[in-house]
Amino acid sequence: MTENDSAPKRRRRKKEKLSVRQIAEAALSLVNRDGLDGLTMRALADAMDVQAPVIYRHVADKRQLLDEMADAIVAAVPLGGLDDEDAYVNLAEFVRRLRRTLLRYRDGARIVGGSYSAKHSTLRGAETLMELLVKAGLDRDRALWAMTTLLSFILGETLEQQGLPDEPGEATATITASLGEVLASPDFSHLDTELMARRFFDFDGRFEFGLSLMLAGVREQAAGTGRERTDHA
Amino acid sequence: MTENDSAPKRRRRKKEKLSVRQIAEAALSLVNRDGLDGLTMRALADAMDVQAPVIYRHVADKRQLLDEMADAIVAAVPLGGLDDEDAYVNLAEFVRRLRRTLLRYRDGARIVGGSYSAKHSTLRGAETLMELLVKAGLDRDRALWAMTTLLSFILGETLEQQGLPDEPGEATATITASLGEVLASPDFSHLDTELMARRFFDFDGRFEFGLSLMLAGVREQAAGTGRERTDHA
DNA sequence: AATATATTGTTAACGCTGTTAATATGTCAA
DNA sequence: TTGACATATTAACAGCGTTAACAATATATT
Repeated sequence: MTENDSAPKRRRRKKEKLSVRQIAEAALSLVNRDGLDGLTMRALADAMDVQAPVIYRHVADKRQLLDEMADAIVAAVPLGGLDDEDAYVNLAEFVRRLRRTLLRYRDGARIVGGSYSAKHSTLRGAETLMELLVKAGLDRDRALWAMTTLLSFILGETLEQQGLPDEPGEATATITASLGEVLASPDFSHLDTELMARRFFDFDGRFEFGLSLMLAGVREQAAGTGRERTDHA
Repeated sequence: MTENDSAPKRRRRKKEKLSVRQIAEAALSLVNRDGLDGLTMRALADAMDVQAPVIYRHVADKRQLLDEMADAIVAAVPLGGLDDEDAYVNLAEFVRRLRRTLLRYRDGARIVGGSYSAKHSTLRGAETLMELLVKAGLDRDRALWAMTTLLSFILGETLEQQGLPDEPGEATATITASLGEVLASPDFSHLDTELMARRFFDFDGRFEFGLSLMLAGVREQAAGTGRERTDHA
């Protein structure tokens, strides 16, 4: 309301930039190059051929910039399709899309996770997930909690994956090595470096397995919905 | 090896401090008072009646300090008991202990989540969880992935809960209000402020529900273990 | 077309951060 | 007492988010 709303006609000929969304996208590009820790108001300004304080004309502070970035990421989740006859196929597909979108952006999980945006794109994603869960047989109360469960899982898994060093080989090597010293102790009979190296770093496998666990739970809840004890769960 | 190892006899009479663990615990106390963003090397030094550079004599940098803090938190998870005849009771109990411990420390999830410690306490917790999952009927390969699933879920849920403003009433009020504007649109038929206010902020309920979802999945996996398709899942 | 007005940009600076170098202080062994 | 060594202090660096004061430019009005 207070901003340029009535006349967004062609403005600055030379730069042709600005607007909150463009700043957020420039910031995401910068993060994709230098990582989230490399996202600095000065570096962002440089990347936009501008001086740092200009950014504060369009964004209150860095927190809000990160919120805009988070919403831009969530807005990139594809919503089309999802019309399989099996509701669980659509549900699993959408959950995978959420993960893949987070992974597509460097430090995407940190950006999205550290933001309580409540903006439109975020809620649209939540609405879609709710709809799919209701179609899978849950009432709205259960669907909401199943949604938060799925989102927490997606976020946690992606956080861990993206928190690793860039080269996956480097991660397995370095971490597994330091792991070996501790796991050699007889206190650890269920963990060893072979198991860790083979399964821990298989993030796709981890995700699919965890997803299957939760879908099994959803199926169970859907089977019990409408029968008894609707109050407790 | 390079440090005070041979002669930890009584040293400074007046201060009686130092050692990595004591620094980490002082840091945790400071975070409990001022939040993680208030944890500053200078503030920590002040709280220990010392100058900032002294800390660097025991800790390489802030990252390592945070790793030590994370390990101290995980070390606070109680391991005793867990001897119910029903393996799933023990499993659920331990998962709840993990969550409760994270919640007990301000910003505990951020501290633990942002650290790839691979230190002893962390791995001991992982070993315990693995053991409980194996007793619940999973083979080690599946137990590892079930473990990461549970940990991602715990971390994600706790992150979100601790990311809220301090006063829970304030959170529901402020967020629900800004939610209302967007959710009023007819695009959102499965979400509304009433549902959000009643269920979204019930973190205990969310957690128990999500836990039940995943335990259902574990039960299903346990039932199928040893029969067929041990390769795929 | 000329002038007033709001918007967008720049330069300089503030206080704070993690961290390091150079230096002083205290504590123990000979 | 003297030397050695671990520990503490002071001072400073570069970088961060952010703001104030001011210049340039585009838009709207007369």
